[in-house]
Amino acid sequence: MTQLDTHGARIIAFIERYWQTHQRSPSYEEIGAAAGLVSKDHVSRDLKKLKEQGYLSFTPGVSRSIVLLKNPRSRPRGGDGTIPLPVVGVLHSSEPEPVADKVPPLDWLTVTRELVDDQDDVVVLKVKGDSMIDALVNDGDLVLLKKKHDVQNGEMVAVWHKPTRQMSLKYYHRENGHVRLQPANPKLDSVNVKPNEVEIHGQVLAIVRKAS
Amino acid sequence: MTQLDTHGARIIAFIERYWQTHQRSPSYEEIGAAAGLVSKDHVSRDLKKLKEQGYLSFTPGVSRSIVLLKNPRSRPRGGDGTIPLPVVGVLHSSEPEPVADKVPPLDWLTVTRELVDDQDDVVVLKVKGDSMIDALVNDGDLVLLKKKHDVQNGEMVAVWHKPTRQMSLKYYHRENGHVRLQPANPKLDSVNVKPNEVEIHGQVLAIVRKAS
DNA sequence: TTCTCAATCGAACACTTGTTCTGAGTCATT
DNA sequence: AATGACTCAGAACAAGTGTTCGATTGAGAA
Repeated sequence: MTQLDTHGARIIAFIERYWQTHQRSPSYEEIGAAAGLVSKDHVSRDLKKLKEQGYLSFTPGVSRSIVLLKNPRSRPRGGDGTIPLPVVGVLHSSEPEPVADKVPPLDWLTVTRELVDDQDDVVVLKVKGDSMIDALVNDGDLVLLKKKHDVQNGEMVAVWHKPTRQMSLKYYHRENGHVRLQPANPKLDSVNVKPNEVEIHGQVLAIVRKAS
Repeated sequence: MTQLDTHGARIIAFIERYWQTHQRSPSYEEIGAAAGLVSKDHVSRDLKKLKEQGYLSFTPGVSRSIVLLKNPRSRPRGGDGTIPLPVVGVLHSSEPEPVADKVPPLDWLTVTRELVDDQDDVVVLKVKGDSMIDALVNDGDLVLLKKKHDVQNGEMVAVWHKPTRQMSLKYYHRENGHVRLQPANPKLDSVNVKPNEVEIHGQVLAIVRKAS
């Protein structure tokens, strides 16, 4: 049993997963990162072998042209692909760390591409309690969050305010010298805080409330 | 009829065809050649518009990442367990008739079966204005509504209160002799009304807020 | 041990591909 | 006719991406 078999299996599994999420082929670099191959040359050689063995096909010189052949679960189709997102935890106003990615997901929420654009690091958090109502979010609501720490002005983010030890969802505006946090409820006022008093935990992409 | 419409239709048709043949997105150059656009800049601009209009999605900076979302010519097919719902109008607190089903839909929202069970008479309404904040719903939110006039206790419904001429989203409780309408915001109080003062317009199945 | 071959890495390279800028043309309005 | 908004072409640019090559490592055979 050569080492390639392990690699090949990992590569195919990753391509399948990547297809399901992004509806496109990964690049050689992405494959390498996922399968533990440092060099793109290594990826290239392994892909050639897998192509000869009939597991996949690709067009030389064309980027992101890998298509799985033998694997029945891949869905290389143009339209209606859905994106499974992991429900990784609970969002509570007094919880500092909403994004726990080491634990296995509690659940999965599948959404269409219309709701969440194709991106990595998107997770779902379930809101606990009614303490985040000024974000127009209530107990049981699902927040689709892109994990990142740098945000653009005007984006809605999950922020942890260190002095008050409060997590909240606010529109983020960096203004000269301070950060303005604006509630989703337009009838409430913004608050200004010092930049080093807040930790950005992610960008809010969407909010879903399932009634009943 | 602007020129873009023609271009947009040609571009979408080509991408669809290209996907069927190659199982991948075409490049900007290939799109231009097929749709009669000489410049890649032209293709780029048209694609941005089509993305804003919701016909397709792509990831900036990533080659061949275009994915078609809906077909402009027809009702989306809704394969893979997805359900296309028509966006039929606007929900405003002072509008008596939220559900206008005679007009052609403004748009389509495709959701997964996790969010809304497959059923008839489910439509989408877009919230206009911030007058429905006590339902934790704000301008731009999408309300998935099942059109019906009889509801069970505890369901969230769209109700029209005739005396005040106000539409709102409330939990419905039929109690001895009167109807109790409970806001989604638990910090607000219920109101009691006479049964003949309210018109049930439908049951709220879900609420979706797309950020940014 | 020494040789050989395959696996692997790291880097350089060249092609592919998306983005941006300038200016020309078109059309409607003033 | 002058203006402005818009579409479009052409080219330059920058980033993404596949390909290739030399060097290193490690395992197994001689």
